[in-house]
Amino acid sequence: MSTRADGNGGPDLFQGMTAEELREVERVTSTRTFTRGAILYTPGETGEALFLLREGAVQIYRLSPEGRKLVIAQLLPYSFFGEMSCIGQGMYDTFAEVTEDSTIVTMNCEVLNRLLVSKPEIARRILEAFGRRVLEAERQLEDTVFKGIPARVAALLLRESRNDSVDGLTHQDIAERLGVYRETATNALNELKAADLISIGRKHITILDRARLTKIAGE
Amino acid sequence: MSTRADGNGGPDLFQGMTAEELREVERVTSTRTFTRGAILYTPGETGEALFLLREGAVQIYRLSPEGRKLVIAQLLPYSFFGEMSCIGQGMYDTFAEVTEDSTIVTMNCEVLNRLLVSKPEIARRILEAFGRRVLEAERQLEDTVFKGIPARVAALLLRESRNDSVDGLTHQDIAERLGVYRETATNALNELKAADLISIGRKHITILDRARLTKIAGE
DNA sequence: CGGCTTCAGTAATCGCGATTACCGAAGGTG
DNA sequence: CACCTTCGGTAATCGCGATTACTGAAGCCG
Repeated sequence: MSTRADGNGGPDLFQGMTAEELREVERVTSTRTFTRGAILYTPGETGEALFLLREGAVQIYRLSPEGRKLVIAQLLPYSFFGEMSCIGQGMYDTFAEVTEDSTIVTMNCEVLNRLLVSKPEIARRILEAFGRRVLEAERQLEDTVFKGIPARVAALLLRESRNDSVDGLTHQDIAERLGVYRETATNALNELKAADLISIGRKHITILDRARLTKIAGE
Repeated sequence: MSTRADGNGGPDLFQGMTAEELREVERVTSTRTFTRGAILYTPGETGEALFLLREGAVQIYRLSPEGRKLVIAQLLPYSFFGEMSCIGQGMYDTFAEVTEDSTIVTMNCEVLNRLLVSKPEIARRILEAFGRRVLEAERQLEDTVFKGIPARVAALLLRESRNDSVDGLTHQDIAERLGVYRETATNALNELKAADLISIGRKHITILDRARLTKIAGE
């Protein structure tokens, strides 16, 4: 198992463990690959496991009765998820879908609980990840309640941008991140374009004026 | 409400510890009382501590630029909060306000981190509480995005009801829980009343038809 | 190259909830 | 009791974003 870290996914859960310990971990976990489109848990079936994303991409989302999608989290490698069902909470209406072919390590609750006790450092890292998740959910909630669509789109673009450019996101993707209609997202994007804050290409957006965009995102 | 917790607050963080251990904990924490209206942390000043609510009530909320309030969490005795700043995350725009005279135990980050390592059971309980908080925030987010106000009011009433009655909540309180205008909350309540689902008295609401109210809350 | 599918642009309607502006009732306090 | 503050009721306007309905452009695949 490799070790590495990045801002978004957080540090590798097992970073810093000895080779001996890693072997032990490997004995009690299983590593599987999933192809784009696979669904890891759906409402009702509590996936009784912790998933650790090694490679690929996974989306956590919920669906409205009418089928509108709201993406709660877009996971990058080295994130883990599905923890709640191990820790007493069900996942309710939450889906986890593989959006890019992925390699995922799974472990069952018993193993996880044992790890939590024997390796406090792992508990600590999970706690950190949860902290990020709480903050992220609450920020999203606040944005939804207080801000209009253009501001939310602007904030999303800023968060997703690397080097002032946002790649691979369709308008539909953006809409799902915010839980709105695709048309609504397109409108907001065009509004930002009209103000010369961004330029739009197919599946590609460039941020032209980060400062003003940030201001708009603020409220 | 001094002894214990209902589903909301979770078990006492220190439950099950020996007298010896409790004495140790007491040495490194401080217990203070706060009066209604006190603010425990505000944007900017990262409260570098874990708070444990012993008695009273605390509200976690955010404010919009225009001053509209959105209550993220309403804490009951034996909840703890403020954890993120100890675990790497700032609290950003979040306020914690004492809404009833309270007794609160505080501990600093260093102490908490030591506890997390030496007492895995405590880490586990914090993790559980975080799980609840994530779920709660995500549920609130989903409701906000997918449901109309009457459904959200109905859901709130069901969650807050004890024995089919909801006490001590003003329309303003309800509005703040949802992040909407007081007038909007009043309207929704009157709509529910008109459908004979609830009856309304000053600071008191009675659920008349739990089944149908649940149905409404569903979407 | 022709057809299909995914993406994006646009427009029109409609309803909900924000926002403003009051009034009236209930309790509390001196 | 008189005053005042908190609570709750109502109504009118307005704008945003949902929802429906198409059109057109860009890649993809055979």
